[in-house]
Amino acid sequence: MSETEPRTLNFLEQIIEADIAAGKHGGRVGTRFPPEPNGYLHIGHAKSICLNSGLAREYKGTFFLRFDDTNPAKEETEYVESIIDDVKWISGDDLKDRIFFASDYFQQMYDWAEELIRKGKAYVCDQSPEQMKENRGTPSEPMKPSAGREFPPEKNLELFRQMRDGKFAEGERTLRAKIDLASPNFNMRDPVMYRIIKAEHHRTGAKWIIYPMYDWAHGLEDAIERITHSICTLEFEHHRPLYDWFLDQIDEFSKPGAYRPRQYEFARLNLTYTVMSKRKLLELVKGKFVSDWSDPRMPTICGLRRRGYTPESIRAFCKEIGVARMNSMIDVVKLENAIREDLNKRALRRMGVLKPVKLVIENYPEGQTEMLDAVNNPENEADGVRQVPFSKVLYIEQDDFLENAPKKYFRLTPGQEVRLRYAYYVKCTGCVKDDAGNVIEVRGTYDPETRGGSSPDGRKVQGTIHWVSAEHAVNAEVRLYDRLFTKENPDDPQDLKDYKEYLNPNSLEIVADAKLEPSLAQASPAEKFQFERIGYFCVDSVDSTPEKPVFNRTVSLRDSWAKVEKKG
RNA sequence: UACCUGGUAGUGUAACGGUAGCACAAGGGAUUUUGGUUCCCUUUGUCGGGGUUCGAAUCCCUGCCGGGUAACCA
Repeated sequence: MSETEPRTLNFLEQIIEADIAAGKHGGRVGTRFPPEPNGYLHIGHAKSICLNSGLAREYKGTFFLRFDDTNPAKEETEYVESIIDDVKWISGDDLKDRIFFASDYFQQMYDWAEELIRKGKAYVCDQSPEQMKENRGTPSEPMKPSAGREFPPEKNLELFRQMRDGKFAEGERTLRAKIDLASPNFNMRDPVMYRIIKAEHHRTGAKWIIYPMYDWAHGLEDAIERITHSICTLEFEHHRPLYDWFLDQIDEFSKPGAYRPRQYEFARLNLTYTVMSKRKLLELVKGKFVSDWSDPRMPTICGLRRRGYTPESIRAFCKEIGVARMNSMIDVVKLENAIREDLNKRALRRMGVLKPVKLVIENYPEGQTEMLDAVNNPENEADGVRQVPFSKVLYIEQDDFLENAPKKYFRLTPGQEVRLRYAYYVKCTGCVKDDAGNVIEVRGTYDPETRGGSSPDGRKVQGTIHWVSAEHAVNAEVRLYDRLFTKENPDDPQDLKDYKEYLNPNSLEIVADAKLEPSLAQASPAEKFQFERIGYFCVDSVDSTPEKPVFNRTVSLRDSWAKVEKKG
């Protein structure tokens, strides 16, 4: 898009530009991505990462990664490491000096909690979780207050310090905000600010046994980090009044002209044929439906990376789908389109056959080998040319020969001439079958005048097929991935129990005896290839060797044979 | 049920009182040493009903439909 074209702004860009114009925060923009380290990141998180880091980049602001590690019972260092890798990879940001932890602010948050208690805005409650639930009330009935609500601040302060010092058991006491017992927004009915958790925290160890709740912590974290636009998903909409209320109670953030972050919500990403809930993804791993979190069929960021997605394609996808407050379901083909478009420009083309059958060139000299030039990438001349060996016995795709072909079948069938890409024109003379009637060898003759793939007399062929010299071929394992689910919306809450029914049993097909061009033996994990007419592949670094490389399929091209069938 | 929120082609997303546009999908055609790519063309839309206005996707009222929330999770 050129600078002169009218640029359409999404609603967040409009808000930010209005804030900059009004001189809020001195025109500065600060965003953050605040995951809890309790699982692996998936494509849904990628939307948030792209949004937050993209806005910071667009308005020359700052982007932070902040771990919202306020619940030690659920969090682990393993997740911290994977999240840092994934955020760096997706955002293309080195995150240097911009990784923070909510746990680093525990003392500051504690001090502010005492401030609220002293002001009579918070109190220690002695109700059990069950009692609290019972007393919560209904939309028409207010909450029943607990005794601590009327205690003097000094007494609550003492009780709170006892909570901190371990005088109570888990669940015995909480610190609650004194707000509104009858609010129609249940989040405002005296929400819990601190609870007792006697678990080892992955960063602070046993230092704390009281931990702040999300609502109390999040706005403070944003304020400490001078976040200007705190962007979260729609389900936090009802928490916004609380977010503001807490900041209102603290002198530092409520005095006139004080610094204030604001919360804005956007609709989370839903993708067709994709499960996005962490819980269900965990079930897929635990139930061995996939190998692990980075299985290429998983919608996790590490899974997409292993599948062959590029960060550029994911960023392009996120930009394409836009951002709004309307719940939506995005067709997964949109994501596939993004990687196809990216790879089409950069993937190196290579020849390979997945299901090989021999093609013998009857009139080609026995024992002769010649090297032929092949273009690496027709989309980019700078990628140059490589040489591929040609000989009398080749492998071609089984599907590229059909004894009784329908109309519009452009490949090998007796009497028909096709082009072997970058090599010669070959006319099919027949085939050899085994006792069961299976084709075990295709036979043909070549025209020596057509070296390189064009004929001096200008005659045309309709089909161009790929091939590999049998003697020189690399044996490879190729893993073809299909959708994990057959149901359009497996994440639908109704299907919670039985979503396993919708698993696609053919989601992984391993082709063990694929034959590839010799140059692919040295392929590295960072490289992406397109096997002519089959699809885009990347090297799977796990147990891949030069003798037998392992390739993962990224996206398939259109199924050409289905097209012929449909038309014929 | 209560409260909050949203409704623009098949799917997403613009238009912010003034010509309903874009992408993907679908269909057709041209080019092609990948049945890929590229290029061109076409089909399809403002949830319903009222009102305000010269003029409404946009503002108001009302109905309908969708989503969220009612954790000592985030």
